[in-house]
Amino acid sequence: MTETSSRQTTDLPPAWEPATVEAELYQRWVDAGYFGADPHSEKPAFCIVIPPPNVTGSLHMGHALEHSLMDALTRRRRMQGHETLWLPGMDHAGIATQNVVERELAGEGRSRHDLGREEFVERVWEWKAQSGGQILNQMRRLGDGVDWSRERFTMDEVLSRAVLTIFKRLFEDGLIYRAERIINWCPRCHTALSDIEVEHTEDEGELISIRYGHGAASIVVATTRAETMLGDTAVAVHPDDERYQHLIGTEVELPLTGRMIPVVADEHVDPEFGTGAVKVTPAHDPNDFEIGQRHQLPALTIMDERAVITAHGPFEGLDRFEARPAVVAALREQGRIVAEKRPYLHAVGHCTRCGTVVEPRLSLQWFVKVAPLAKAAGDAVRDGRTTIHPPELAKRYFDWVDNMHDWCISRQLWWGHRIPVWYGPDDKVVCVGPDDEVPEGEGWHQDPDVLDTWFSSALFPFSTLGWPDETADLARFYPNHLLVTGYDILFFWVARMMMFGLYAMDGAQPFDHVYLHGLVRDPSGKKMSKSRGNVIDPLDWLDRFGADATRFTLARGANPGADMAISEEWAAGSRNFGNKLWNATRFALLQGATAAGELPSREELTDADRWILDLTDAVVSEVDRMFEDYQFAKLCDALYHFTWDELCDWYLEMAKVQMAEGGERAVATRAVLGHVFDRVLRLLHPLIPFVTERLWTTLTGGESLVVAEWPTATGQRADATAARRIAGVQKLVTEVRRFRSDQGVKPGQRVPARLSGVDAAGLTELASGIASLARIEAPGDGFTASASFEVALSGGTVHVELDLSGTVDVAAERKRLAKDLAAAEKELAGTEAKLGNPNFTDKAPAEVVAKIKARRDVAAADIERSTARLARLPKD
RNA sequence: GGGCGUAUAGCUCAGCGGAAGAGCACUCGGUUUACACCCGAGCGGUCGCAGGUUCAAAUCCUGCUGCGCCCACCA
Repeated sequence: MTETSSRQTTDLPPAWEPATVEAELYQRWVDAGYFGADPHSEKPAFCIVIPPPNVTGSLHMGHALEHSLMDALTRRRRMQGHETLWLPGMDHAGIATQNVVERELAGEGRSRHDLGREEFVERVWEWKAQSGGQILNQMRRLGDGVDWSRERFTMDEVLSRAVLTIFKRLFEDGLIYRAERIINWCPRCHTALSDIEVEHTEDEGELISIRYGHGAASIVVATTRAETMLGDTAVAVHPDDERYQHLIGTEVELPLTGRMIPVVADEHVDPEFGTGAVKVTPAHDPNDFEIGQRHQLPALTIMDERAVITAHGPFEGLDRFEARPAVVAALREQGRIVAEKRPYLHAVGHCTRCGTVVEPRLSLQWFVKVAPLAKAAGDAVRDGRTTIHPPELAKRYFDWVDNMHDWCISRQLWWGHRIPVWYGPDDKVVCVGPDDEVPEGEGWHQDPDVLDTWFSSALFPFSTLGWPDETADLARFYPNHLLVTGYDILFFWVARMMMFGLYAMDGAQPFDHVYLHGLVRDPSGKKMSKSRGNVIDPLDWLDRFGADATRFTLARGANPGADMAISEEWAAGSRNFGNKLWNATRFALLQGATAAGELPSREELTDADRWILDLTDAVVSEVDRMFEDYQFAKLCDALYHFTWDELCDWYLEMAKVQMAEGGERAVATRAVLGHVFDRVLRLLHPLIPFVTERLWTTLTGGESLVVAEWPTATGQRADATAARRIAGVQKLVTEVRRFRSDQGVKPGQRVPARLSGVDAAGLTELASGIASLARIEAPGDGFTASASFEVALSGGTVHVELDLSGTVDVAAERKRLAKDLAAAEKELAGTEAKLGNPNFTDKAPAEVVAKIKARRDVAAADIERSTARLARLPKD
């Protein structure tokens, strides 16, 4: 052992202790400036903008997954020599954050109105400072290689300028308008919601049928929201419905109110459903609103913003859910209830933020006219400017952008970008851009509403780069190369970034690729939620298993677009893997491995050396390819399998034998070990940056893996003979171990053995390795073979004789042979049946037929061997 | 009501036309000086059900059943 290696390895404790090292390594990377992007460099650019986490709390496992993948992709590109920018940021998350702070206030027995708008907003900023700090800290813990100098927040001054700029541009292009419409209203949040902020669930209700009017001039309608009848201004029937021809154009009496309302004919009514007659409440139902428009019906608002009845009469002041049974009771008293159907399951909309049942409400709101924007957003994916991975999810995207309704963007909240429109005397309306003068004077006031939070996040791919200014960053890093996000916000965010990006950047797409990951679920595949109590906190894993283990676990579960179930066992497994890598590299260092020198020529290497080098090469290209396809789960498995099974369980054991030979052999082995570990550490670095960094800098003396070169395959032709021989060694060793295990030979006990036919298999030079791995030793003078068997290899058959000192377990051996025999007989029967079928031999490709023939021959030989061995066994 | 996806070992999932795989769990055996966060050996599946296409089907097609997700203004 050289002096250098012993000095190096004393640095490494016998187990990987993430907690003590991660923070220090991360700080070193930041200090070295590795994560900073230079827009003026000559390198090819790679830019990925973070899906900004909401400042509502701390990061959850979904974020940890997203960040692990983004960091892995970015680190690989950086190692490949790209100018990488991973831009961090956070989202003000309007309604969500306002709700959090309002809840906090409620705990103090206060509401936002007690504070007033200015003070409340101030309070939210305080919350943001605290929550944002937590998030940034978690990102450091995870090892996110983000450019901290470019950190952004959706309500930063620069990003707010972008909001004003695009609002004004859309306004002037007629793509933003204000209109009185039926919108989704949350009576708890007291704000309008866009369509996608409403979640429909199948709820239990009651469908009641009510008779309007009297006698021949009566008609029966059905409803699940009885209280809305107070605002009815018509009954509608289908124009061709013969049952109601006599009523069209007449009026019927609306119960409880005494108002006379017309019966109108409208195509929208389905004569097949219910009675074929519909009550029309233009102010409280979107369909009815449209019917009202077509027939110039008045819209009667009967509820306030809390969904409390305002219609004069006995129900005034009742909440909608109190009014409903009250109205039904009153109708029943008057004999107006014709039928009741309960339970009646129907889809009910809920506020995605608080779960309250949404109330359709007629109000004056701002909208984005999406048709032209959505068309462009669809086309960009259709013509391949932007690629969605996995492609199956593109269909969902098209379904949505092709059928999108106008987007209600005004929110009756205080936290967010205030709508930049001023109203003045004589109905004057002025949209104020970032550089415009704010109108002043008597009678001017700004719109009190703020914008939907997704309005500003839709600008993130370019507002973060300085738009609307023509910055160097914008020129260099737009379009972003990749967006990594969950499929659950495909509509909320991705589609809207596409719309606004294409619009603001003159048709240039916001990103070339979109990778959609799945949701992180609990061990049994259920969604994690606070109410279920099955939430796993990433911080807990970071503390107990380390960042590498957390990241590897998440990446290993990430199949494109598919959800994953995670559990502590997985995290522990990943931690074990890190520790395995740690000790394997430590072992290589103990052997004096170094990655500094050149590899010896192929002629000077053993079959084992050539085999592991070829395998390393194969893994390099395999992993590289899978990175290109975002096949994280598969590339993690490939690396796990290579490192643990091939490198540690086989090559390292063979290397021990080679090291024991000393001399040139040991020198060559050190070089091979150094080379292979150098490669595997580089490959693993994007996934598990900390442990690899620590090991690699020790192994190579290099500055940092963060800026080390990404490995590429040598293109050297794989040595098929070496591969075949090592496969032979593996089979032979495994067979001997299996035999020993069956025979109950203690694992540590060396057994005298004689191998014959070895030369035929070309295994002579590997004999000492085989002896070591199979724990056999050269036959001594008193050798008496008490057990023997054959192992069929591709180069021949090896006959193995073992001296078990007369302790052969005949029963165990007979059992094994019987099992082998049964398997071989089944195989023989199957293959012969196949080969006996002329259709198969005629139509199947020659190589397939040859393979089946080979299998049949092997099976036949196995049967022969097993039968002979069985016959040789003593009778008991 | 539309659309999409999925059903493979006890669990979580790969495989998607030519010999059923991985990790974890489980059983047995281990003081094998890199690692017990380990090593070795093993157990475990008529690939949801029923048809069809094919020389050949877990893999393609049809139907059914279960589960999941997305979209939706049938009162």
